[in-house]
Amino acid sequence: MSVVQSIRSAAAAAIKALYEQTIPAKDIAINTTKPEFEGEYTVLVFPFTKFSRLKPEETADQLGKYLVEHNPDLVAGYNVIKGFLNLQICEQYWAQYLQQHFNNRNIGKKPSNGKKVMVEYSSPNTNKPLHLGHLRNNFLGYSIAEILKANGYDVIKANLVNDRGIHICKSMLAWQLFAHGDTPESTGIKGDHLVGDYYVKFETILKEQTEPIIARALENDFKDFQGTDLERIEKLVTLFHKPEIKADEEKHAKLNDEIKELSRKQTEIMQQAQIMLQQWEAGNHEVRTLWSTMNGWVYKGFDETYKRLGIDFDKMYYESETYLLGKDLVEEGLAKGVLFKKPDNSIWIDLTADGLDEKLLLRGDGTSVYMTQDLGTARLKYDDYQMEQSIYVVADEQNYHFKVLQLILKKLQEPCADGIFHLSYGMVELPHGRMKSREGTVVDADDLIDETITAAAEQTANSGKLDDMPEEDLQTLHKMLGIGAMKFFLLRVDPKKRMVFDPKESIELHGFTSVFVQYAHARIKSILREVAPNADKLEGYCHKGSLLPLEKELILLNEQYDSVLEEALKEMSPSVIANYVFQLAQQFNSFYAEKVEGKYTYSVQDAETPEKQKLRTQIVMLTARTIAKSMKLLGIDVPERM
RNA sequence: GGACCGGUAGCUCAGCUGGAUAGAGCAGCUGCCUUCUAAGCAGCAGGUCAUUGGUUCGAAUCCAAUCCGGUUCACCA
Repeated sequence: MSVVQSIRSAAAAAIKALYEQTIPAKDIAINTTKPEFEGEYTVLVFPFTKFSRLKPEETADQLGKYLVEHNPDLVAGYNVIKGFLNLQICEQYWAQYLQQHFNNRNIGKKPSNGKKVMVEYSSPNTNKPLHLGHLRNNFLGYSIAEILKANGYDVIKANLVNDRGIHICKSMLAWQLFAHGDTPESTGIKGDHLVGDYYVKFETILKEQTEPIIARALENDFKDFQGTDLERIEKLVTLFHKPEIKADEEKHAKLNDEIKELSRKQTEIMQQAQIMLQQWEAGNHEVRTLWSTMNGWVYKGFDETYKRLGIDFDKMYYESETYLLGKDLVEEGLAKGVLFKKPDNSIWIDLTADGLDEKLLLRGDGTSVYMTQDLGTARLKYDDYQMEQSIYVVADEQNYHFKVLQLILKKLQEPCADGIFHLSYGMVELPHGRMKSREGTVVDADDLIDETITAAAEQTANSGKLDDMPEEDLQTLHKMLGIGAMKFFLLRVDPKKRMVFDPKESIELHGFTSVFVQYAHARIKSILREVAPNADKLEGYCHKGSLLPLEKELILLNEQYDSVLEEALKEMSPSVIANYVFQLAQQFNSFYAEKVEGKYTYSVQDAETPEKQKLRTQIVMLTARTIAKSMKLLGIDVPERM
């Protein structure tokens, strides 16, 4: 039981004894005591005044007295300021906690709760290399999986690869037309980048071919359009030229987009891509072969990137294998009367009663849409693992989609429905706005990794502390620091929030960064190397004397690790861990550096007594463990030296 | 227009199950390396917590309205 829990239950018992009132222990509000007051934890007594019928000060005083008398192992003393009851926790309590945990390898780890959870994350398209946005997703997914594991869950990390569809055909077609048989081997270009280059090539050609079509359409020359597209473009252009529409900037821009989109459809290259997609669906041998070859290049590239990032998966799903799923569910839903058919044979669900819209699930021609396959895949995952919870790490632009997905599954009475959880995260923006591929502002993941590692290498060389380190170890260290910096930078912000990614700041290695935390860890290890020879019999040692302020503070912070771990799970937010571990490192650095008249207050090596040395050795060992554990939850390793 | 999310220091973010004088980092300014790692420490300065009203002993935190920004409401994925 944590200190806070102990205080809560002691306070609940006290209130029962004093005022004959039963309050659930968890409802008692406890804060850490502000540094300017004496004590470690503070009970807010305002809520109790209604049954004590006393002033807040008097209530606090009664409660404090009772707690000290009845909990001699926990509460050593108290002071009252207004309705705040500041408690001083027994120094023995901290010393015992320290003795029990300083060498605990599994600190904070909860025993298995037998519950299975799937975390789906990463889920890339195979037409382009990974970019900054994917990094936030990957780091989040990995970290959440670690946090779940530490809280006792059995976790399946899944990756649903979007390996088919029109966007893949675009890369394939452009490669066919322009690559002259180039391969990653022949060009030396990483597979995912090579394929991405042809996607870009496709878009360039598409733009060239689209422009004259738009220009003609705006001059009322519609020879590029046929059938229903012809009808639509005529309407759109007529509207587009109306003065009242021109005046409404937003509407005008929207119309402009629609005209552009419709024009893109008419280009030769887009139509070729569409044909290729049909051929792929029909199982055309040549197309399928090209598809597997190019996807193979991409996977090899992705694997390399995943490996550098230290990210892995237990289960791969491929959309090419799941995109036809979901039709059975739709048929069943139709039979149950949950879904309905429109005159054109398309199948829908009506969610208007739930404040949403009607949603299409099968087109009139019987082909499925995104939602259909997600329904089917949800069932497939559940059939595979029967997990209690299925977490989707997906950007917040799909909030509506997941709301609808869960609702439909509920209406279809699928057993997986209740466990669906959309871990929605905000977009990563650059200081000047969103990344836009058309403006070439997309930050490539591989480039970014290289840059941060290089920055770490430069910094290490500048410090000159590790000139004796073998080259191989240095490279491991640079990677640890560089990748850690990226992960920390992207995880330290609450996932729900949009965040600004400043490339300059991301390679910054001072302040609220992983490097700061890693440095604190390396310092501790350095201390431990020095004192190791005379650090015997630590296991049985429980400090008896009094504790200096920062000794106590550090133990206290370490003790909070458990509840921080629970909090991170509850909030589904690694940022809770990042903030905590930074605070812990900060606290350690103060402990490390405090100096009075040229002498370190908390020196371990030159401690004033052998007892103090043992105590401080235990404290720094515990701190190093907590730092390492916390960072591990973020997917970040910590060095012995740096 | 409907729905959802956000607005806290010059910048990036904590704090939000209501509680003490709203905190970090960066940037700016002062000090501190003969000492267990200065990738550090100590300090200064910086705030109408978007606005207005309400609930309360007490509001950055809860409620309502307004303003600003974002996302979404596709037979795209």
